[in-house]
Amino acid sequence: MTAADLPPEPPWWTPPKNSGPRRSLTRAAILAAARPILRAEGVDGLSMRRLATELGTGPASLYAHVANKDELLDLLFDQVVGEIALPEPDPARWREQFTALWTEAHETLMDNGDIARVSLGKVPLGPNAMRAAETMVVILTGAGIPAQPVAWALDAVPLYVAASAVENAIGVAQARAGNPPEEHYARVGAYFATLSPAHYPLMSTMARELAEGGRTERFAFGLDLLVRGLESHITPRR
Amino acid sequence: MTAADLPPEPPWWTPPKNSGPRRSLTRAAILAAARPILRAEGVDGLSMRRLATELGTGPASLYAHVANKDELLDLLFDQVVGEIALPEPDPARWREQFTALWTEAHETLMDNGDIARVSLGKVPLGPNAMRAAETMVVILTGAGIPAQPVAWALDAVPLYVAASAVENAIGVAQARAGNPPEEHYARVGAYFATLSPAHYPLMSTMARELAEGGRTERFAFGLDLLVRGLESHITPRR
DNA sequence: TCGCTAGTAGAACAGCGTTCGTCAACGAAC
DNA sequence: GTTCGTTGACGAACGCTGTTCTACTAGCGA
Repeated sequence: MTAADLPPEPPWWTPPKNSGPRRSLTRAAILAAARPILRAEGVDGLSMRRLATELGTGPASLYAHVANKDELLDLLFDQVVGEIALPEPDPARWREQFTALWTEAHETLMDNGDIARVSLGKVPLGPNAMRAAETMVVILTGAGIPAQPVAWALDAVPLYVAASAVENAIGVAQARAGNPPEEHYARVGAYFATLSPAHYPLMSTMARELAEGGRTERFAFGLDLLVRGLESHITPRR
Repeated sequence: MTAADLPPEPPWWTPPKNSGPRRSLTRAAILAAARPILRAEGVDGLSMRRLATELGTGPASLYAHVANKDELLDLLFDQVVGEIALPEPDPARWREQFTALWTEAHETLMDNGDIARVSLGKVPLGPNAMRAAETMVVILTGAGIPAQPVAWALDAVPLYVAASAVENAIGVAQARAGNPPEEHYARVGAYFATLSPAHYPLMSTMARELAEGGRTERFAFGLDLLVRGLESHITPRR
């Protein structure tokens, strides 16, 4: 895939001046090369230079295929979103389907570094994001939720999911960088336990509850809050 | 406050070698100088060089008072959080107080660029953030919500508020950069209206609802979802 | 009065996103 | 079959970033 994979030439040949055969650098190849870097190093670790090096070329070459890094991240985000499995909406199981959809979205995003943070800066309008949005709208509408709450939930829910994915991705990155992995919450809880009850009378009694649960449970709790809130918007179909 | 405010010296004087009188650069002065830059340019616009220039010195001088930019942002975040007015908890009005607290938090954060994004990367443990957390815990506990949901809500709610503040701050920054201000949602809505009903049968019928409401209403809706969810966790006091 | 410490700051390092200008290769046209 | 124009590739450079090294100096305690 990269230039290094081309068949080697006899070492006595004069190397083809300055450029080899016209390499066919494509947008798809750029995205494919970007994905592992994104997973391993996150958005900040994915630099144009690093990516170009991986492709055996210079950073300037990328700009023939991608307007800038922002656009590259947009493309990557939509590609990742495209890997979220979407259910066939079944009104009877809206709660389960809704929860499963966003739980998988959360996992897929977290699996790709902190890519979710590009969606905090702009409404994602890529084709895959749109497909996911339509699915969510169908599920909630089928559940009997009026159009306006559904429309606004299209803002609030992905916002929460993306924010949680970003937060957790940063935690995962720090874990990979040597810091303890899931003990993070435990340490924070221990810190809370040392709090002077004079300053924090109630919170200092809650050290156990504050340390309870990992990323998955905490995300599930927040998502469940939103589901319960949405449930309360259900009105009888007319 | 800055070096530029010192009384001018006669131009024929040899400037005091290389360093003027020992300026008393303090952490407080650094934070004070950082705030306007943060408001105007956001976290990315607040560079160590820019800040040092504002203080009439070089970037290296800042590192005697602040470990690095991350710590500086932590300090700024907690300072901003300290400006959120905290209510005297009154169990009878928990819903109103909870909503008011986080609405004001949202506004205060948005008023200071995208500072909220530092809280997406780490649990804020500054003194002011802790005070705010304790207040929220008291309010929710007083409402009759068990300790575990309260503890986890301490994760979910600030996460949503911060994410919304970041998203809106980016929008505000783009608005300041020439792009239309609140018409953003309208444009997105118009785009949605052009969607082929073949691809998005339901969403294409919701252009009006999708365009309805500004940042404030949308945030309020999401916060209300969380409140309704929390409400459903209330159990009778024993 | 001396010597030490702690704050100041210029210069530099390695990295970033992006742009400029050159150059070679291909498809089309004559 | 040869030439021309277009287009992708890409080395070099620009201006920026956070941070560190190092020299220096001013003030304070002894």
